[in-house]
Amino acid sequence: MLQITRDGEYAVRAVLFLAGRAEGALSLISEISEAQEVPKSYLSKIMQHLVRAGLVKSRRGARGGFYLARKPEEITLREAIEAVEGPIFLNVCLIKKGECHRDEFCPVHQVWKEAQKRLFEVLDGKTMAQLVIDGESLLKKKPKKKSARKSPASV
Amino acid sequence: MLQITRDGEYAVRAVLFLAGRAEGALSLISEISEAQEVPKSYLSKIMQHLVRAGLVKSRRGARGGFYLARKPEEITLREAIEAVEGPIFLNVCLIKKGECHRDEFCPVHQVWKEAQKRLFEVLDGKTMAQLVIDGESLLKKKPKKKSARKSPASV
DNA sequence: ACATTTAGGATGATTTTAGTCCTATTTAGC
DNA sequence: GCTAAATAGGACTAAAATCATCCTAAATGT
Repeated sequence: MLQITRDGEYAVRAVLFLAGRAEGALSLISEISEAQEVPKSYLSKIMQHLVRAGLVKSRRGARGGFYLARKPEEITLREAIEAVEGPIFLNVCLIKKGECHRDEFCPVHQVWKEAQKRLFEVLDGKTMAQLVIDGESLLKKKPKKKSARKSPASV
Repeated sequence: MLQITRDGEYAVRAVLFLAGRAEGALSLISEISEAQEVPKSYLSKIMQHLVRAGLVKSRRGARGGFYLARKPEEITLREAIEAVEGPIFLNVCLIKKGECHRDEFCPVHQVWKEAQKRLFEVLDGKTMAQLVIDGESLLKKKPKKKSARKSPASV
């Protein structure tokens, strides 16, 4: 359907949450679940994928939890998504050469290639570190609704 | 899965086929099906969608068939896809304001917005007319495999 | 030992995907 | 008016994906 799944969305939320914690700090499934509004049992599966993909590390047992395997500056949005969804291909013809035998004479193939490249430019261009910063300024700018724009002077 | 469906792919193929015919010329399901390698009975459904979406017109009965409702210059790749797949939204948060209540403080939302914009730039930027031209030059350039490059001089 | 946490597998409801098939309707031509 | 040729449209289906839930096992700090 040309739309990321809940898996991808939830993975991004989880990684972003961890990126917002202090380096190496442990977060619980229940914490992440609540903060990011992801069903706890579902998130459990997502976290497993993220661990296996090498983006997140875990510690079992009491005082266990999850933390990022790498620095937030070194994890892109695309990586977080692909960690759980697998590699992105906008069309099957992009999976690998020969996957679609029409490649050689199909003019649409090149367009998909370009489209995917552009998409990746955006997704690769955002690191978790940047997203944390973006998130912080969003919170500052919009504490409620319709804030006065430019020099409040609200007195 | 962040991938267009067969519906979308087949729709593009069908519209592209019609765009390659003379203006107003009628094409049969069986012709399009064979040329574009789409199962005939499946294509039948696709064509219905394209007609209802207003991209293609049809004539029933003997000597009937399909033809483009508009000039190939006026049909974009995106239109062909959305005619059968419905509007594209890379993430549910882009469907409409309020669809995802995290919008206001979610830093990822803006990235999806940008990614979708870039994708649309590519998909909107290609008309069926252009694709027909692209297809023609692909056929000229690669008649077989590994053609000699630059000034054939093959005598 | 025990409480706390993640790991991993089994299960399931619902929707989507990718078709097929049959009948109805329309139309051209004889 | 009959008939052959086409599309229109609905019903049906198998398989896979989506979006979860639940239970047990294993690990670990106190």
